[in-house]
Amino acid sequence: MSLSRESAPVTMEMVAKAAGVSMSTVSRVLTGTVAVSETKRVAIEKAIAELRFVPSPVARSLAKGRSMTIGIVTQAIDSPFYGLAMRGIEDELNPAGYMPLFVSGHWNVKTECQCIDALRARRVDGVIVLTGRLTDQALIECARFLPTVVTGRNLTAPGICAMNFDHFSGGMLATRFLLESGHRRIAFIAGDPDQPNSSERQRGYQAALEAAGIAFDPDLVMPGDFHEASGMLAVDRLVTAHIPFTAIFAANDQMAYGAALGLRRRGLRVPDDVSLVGFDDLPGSQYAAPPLTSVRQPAYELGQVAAVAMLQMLSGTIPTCDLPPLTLTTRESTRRLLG
Amino acid sequence: MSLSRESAPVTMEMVAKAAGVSMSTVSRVLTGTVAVSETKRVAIEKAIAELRFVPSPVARSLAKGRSMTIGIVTQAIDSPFYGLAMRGIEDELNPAGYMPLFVSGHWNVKTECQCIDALRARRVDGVIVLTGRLTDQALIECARFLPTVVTGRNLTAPGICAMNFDHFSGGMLATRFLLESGHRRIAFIAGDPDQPNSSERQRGYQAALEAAGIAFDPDLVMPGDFHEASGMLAVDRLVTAHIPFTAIFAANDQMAYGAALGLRRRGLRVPDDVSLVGFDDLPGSQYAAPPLTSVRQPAYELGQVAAVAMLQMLSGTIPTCDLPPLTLTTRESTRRLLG
DNA sequence: TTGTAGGCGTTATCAT
DNA sequence: ATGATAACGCCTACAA
Repeated sequence: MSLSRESAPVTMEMVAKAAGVSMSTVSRVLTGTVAVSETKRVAIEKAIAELRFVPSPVARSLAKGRSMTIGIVTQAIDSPFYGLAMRGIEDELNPAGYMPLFVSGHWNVKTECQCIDALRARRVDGVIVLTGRLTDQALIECARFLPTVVTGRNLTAPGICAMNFDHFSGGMLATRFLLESGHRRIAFIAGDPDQPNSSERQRGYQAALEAAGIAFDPDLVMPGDFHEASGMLAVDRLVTAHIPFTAIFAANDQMAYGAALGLRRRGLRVPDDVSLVGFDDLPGSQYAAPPLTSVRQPAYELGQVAAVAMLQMLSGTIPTCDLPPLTLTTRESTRRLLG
Repeated sequence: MSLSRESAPVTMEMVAKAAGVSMSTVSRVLTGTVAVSETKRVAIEKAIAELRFVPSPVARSLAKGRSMTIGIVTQAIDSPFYGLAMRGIEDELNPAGYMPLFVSGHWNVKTECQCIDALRARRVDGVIVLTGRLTDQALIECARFLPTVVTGRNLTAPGICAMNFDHFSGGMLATRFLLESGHRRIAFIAGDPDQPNSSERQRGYQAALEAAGIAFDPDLVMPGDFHEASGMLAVDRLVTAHIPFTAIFAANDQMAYGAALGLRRRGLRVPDDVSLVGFDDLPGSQYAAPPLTSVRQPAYELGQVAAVAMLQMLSGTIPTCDLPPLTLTTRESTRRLLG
C-alpha cells in the first residue's frame, strides 16, 4: 500500500518553459486580462494541454485573496429538506465557478459558530447559513467579514441578505384547507420551539381558526420536535386523553409520518378516520401511504435564490431576496368531512 | 449593500511583532514541532489570543503541500442513503482535523470525472468515491495521484482501498426470509442495471430460490431504476399481466415505497395481501406505512469505515476495508403466509 | 506585447 | 532555542 505516487503537479513555470515564454505571459492567457500575441497564445495553450496543467486554486487564493469557495452552514448533511436546498445551491454556484463547502451545524449554536470560524479560516468568499439557531448578532458579526446570506429568518443588517418563507401564511393555508373541508376539531403538532419559524406556523393555525370563528382549544395542540417519533407520541397522547379530533396538522412532514404511524397503530385510518396535513412537502411525501397533503416549501428554489443572492453580493450588485409564496399540495391524506 | 468589510486578516507577522519574536518562533508554537522557551511561548500565545489570530489554511496548504481536505464524490448531495454515509465521513474526518469537500457526480461518468478533476485542482489530500459509475481504470488513474478509497465495488489496485457490502448475500437474506415465511411467488423489482451492485442483489434472489428448490420464473422479475416511480410501475405491470404473487422484494427501499403505493392504488393491502421487502433500510423505512422490512445497509458505518481507511492511508498504515455483514430488519410489511 | 520583481501567509532549512 | 531566508505556485504592478 506504500505506493510512490505521481510527483508534484505541473506548475506554471513548467508551462512557461515548455512554451518558451515567461510565467507572466502564461498567467495572462490564464486570466485573460491582457491581450497576448496570437503566436505565443497558441504555444502556451498547446503546452498547457500537453502537460495537462491545471492552475492551483490554493496558490491562486493566496495571491488573489479569493478562494472561489462559498461556505454553506447546513444543519445536517443528511437532512432531506436542506438536502434539496444544498442541491439548488450547488447547481447555481458551480456554473459560476464557485464551489460550495458544506459544513454541518446540527442545530447547535456552538457548533454553528465553529462552522463559521472554520469557513472563515478556510478563506471562503462568502457564507450561506441555512436557518439554524445562531443569534442575529452572530450573523451580523459574520457579515462584518464576509458576504452573508441567511435563510429561515428575517433580518435587516448591512452586508446580510436574509430570506424567509411566510410560515404564518403556510400555517393558515393548511388550517384553512382543513376547515373548508369541513373539519372543526383540528389537532396541531408543534415543532421544536427553539427553531425560528416553528411558532409562526402555529400562529397561522390559530389565526385561521379564529378567522373561521372556531374557538381555539389548547388541548388540541401537542408539543413536538420536528422528528417522526414526536408525531407518533402526539397521536398517542391525543387518543389516550380521549380528545376528539378529525384532522391533524403537523408542523412538518416528518412528524406527519410519525403521526400516520401512530394512527395506524391505533387502528385509525388516513384519511377515512383522520385527515392529515404536513409542512415542507418533502420528496418522500409523494410516496407516503397515503400520499401526504402538505404545505410545500420549495427547498431547491430556496437554495437557488440564496446562491444567486450570494453571487450578486459578490459582484457588488444588490441581492434579490424574494422567495415564492408557500402553496398547498393536496394529496390523499385528507378528505372532505361529510356533515 | 456596498459595505466596507473588516480589513485583511491577522497574519503571523503581526503576531510575531506583538510578541517580540520572529515569525519562525510563532510558527513553531503553532505547529508544536520544536521546543520553544516557556517565556516566549506564553508571550506568543497571549498575542495570538489578543489578536484573535487564526492561521490561514490556504497559505499553509501552499507551504506544506497538504490541504487537510478530503474530496468526497457523492452521487447526489440530497441522497437519503449517501447522506448517512457523508455524515459518517464527516464525523470521522473532523476530529482528525480534516474537512470533507463534497461534490456530486449524479451517477454520470463524465460528471464524476469532472468532480475528481475539480478535487485534484483544489489539492485535496485524498478522494473518497461513494459508488458511482466510474470505470475501475479511472479510479486506478486517480489513485496514481491521490490516496483513494471507493465504496460499492470490489477492486484491488495499488493505492486504492475498496470496500463493498455483500449484496449477493443481502439478496439471499431477503428472499430466504420470504421463503421461510411461506411465500413461493416472490416478485423481484430490479435496480438500475448500470449500477454496480444491482445485479448482485438479483443473483442473491435467484440463488435463494434455487436453494429452496423453487423454479425461477422470469415473469416475476420487473425492471426498475431505484426510483419510486419504477416500483409503482412494476406493480402495475405485475397486476395488469395477471401474474400471481404473494410477496415483492424490491432492490431498494425507494422502489419499495413506490410499490407500496402501487399496491394501495390496486386495493392490495400490505402485508395482508402482499408482503413487501426493501433493501437499504433508509431512515424513513421505520416510519413507512406499514414500517418496511428491509435489508439493512449501515450507511453511516460505511462512511465511517471509508473515512478511517482514508486516514490510515494518509498516515501510511495499511487501511482496513472490512464492512459488517448485511442484516435483515423485519417490520410490519411482511407476514407469514398461512398454508 | 512582454519580462522582471515583489508579494500573498505559511513552513522548512539553514545557520547561529 | 532562535532568527534570517528560501521555498510553495500564482498574480500584478512596474518597467521595458
